[in-house]
Amino acid sequence: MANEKKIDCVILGLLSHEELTGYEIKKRMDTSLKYFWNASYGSIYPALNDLVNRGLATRREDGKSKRNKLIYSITDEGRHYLKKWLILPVEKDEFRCETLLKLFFGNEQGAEHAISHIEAFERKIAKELPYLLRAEETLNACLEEDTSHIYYLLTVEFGIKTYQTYLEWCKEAKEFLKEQRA
Amino acid sequence: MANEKKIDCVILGLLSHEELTGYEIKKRMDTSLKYFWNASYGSIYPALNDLVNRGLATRREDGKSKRNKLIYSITDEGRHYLKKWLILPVEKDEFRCETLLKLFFGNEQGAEHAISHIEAFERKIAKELPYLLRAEETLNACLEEDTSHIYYLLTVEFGIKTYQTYLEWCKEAKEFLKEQRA
DNA sequence: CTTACCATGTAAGGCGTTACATGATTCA
DNA sequence: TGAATCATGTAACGCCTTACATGGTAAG
Repeated sequence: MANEKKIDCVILGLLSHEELTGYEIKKRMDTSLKYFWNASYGSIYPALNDLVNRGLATRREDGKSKRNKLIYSITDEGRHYLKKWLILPVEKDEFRCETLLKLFFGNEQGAEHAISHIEAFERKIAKELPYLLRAEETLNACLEEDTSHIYYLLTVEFGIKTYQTYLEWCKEAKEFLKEQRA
Repeated sequence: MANEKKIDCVILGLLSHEELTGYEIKKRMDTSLKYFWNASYGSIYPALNDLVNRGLATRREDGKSKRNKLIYSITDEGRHYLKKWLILPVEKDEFRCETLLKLFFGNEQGAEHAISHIEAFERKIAKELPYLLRAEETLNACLEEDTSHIYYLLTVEFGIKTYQTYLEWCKEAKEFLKEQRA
């Protein structure tokens, strides 16, 4: 125990409230989970295979679809495994920011380059924030009917707040560097 | 080109303004860079060896010390390599938050467990924030003499702002979940 | 004298991405 | 009919951590 691989847990988590194909799982990662988690096909498909072998999920072919879709469902053991992992304390939260790394060594190349990196970061965040704001709206709207989305909403709120803070910092950092330069 | 390993760049960055031992490099990672980067001895020492082999750094024994210290310095080629990397656009900033992941699947175990995870996160952040605030003070104090620390200061400001935002979110998220529960 | 810290390193193995390989279906 | 998207998978490889192995020194 306690060796729960994260990829297994994410997949089981997603399967815990709906059946999904590997492709759909990847899509969830690239949208709902994007702001705090990610995974590639190269880790998803082998993990799915492994989950089935261990009896934590089952696989079946989709009869309705003309594509050769494989639909995965969580088993009771899978749900048990997930629940056990969920109450375990968090092991590690990671933040690896290359932008800050380059900024940290900014002396070597000077303010102009540092400002460029900050602006690129700013653009990236500014581009993603609207998606989070729209998700917030959608979730708030459907919350009365379905309270199961409150946890999703909380992660979205986290994303919005931190992204807004990032943008504030970008503004201030740029101003600071421009002052220094003058 | 463009295959610059991050570990090499961080080390060269640190060596770019002072000579350091592998041990000291690790210490820098665990203090100044901690909030946005990390590395273990298992990657630092082999990387140092590699940098020397490629002529990007030099190694010498410390005569003064009784310990068998190996002091590393950056070479001109090393500085050139670093500078080239610094102006390249940032490839990827990563945020992998297990806390948010567990929260996202909070439905499975309910509000109590979700609150526990938020509180653990809150404690961790609240414990680290004071170090950042002290670093901010120190840096502001020495900034008039030595302007080279402005970039360091900017990363500290980033840390402070985001950490404060995290704490705000924790408070709100907890309140929200407690309301829901009632 | 013993604990904490300084100091260097290796080996095994885990985890994950990238690139490749393949092909169906939908929509304009 | 061509592009975008749906859909599944593998192989190679890279990067990194963990655990192990070793020993010196400083301070109480």
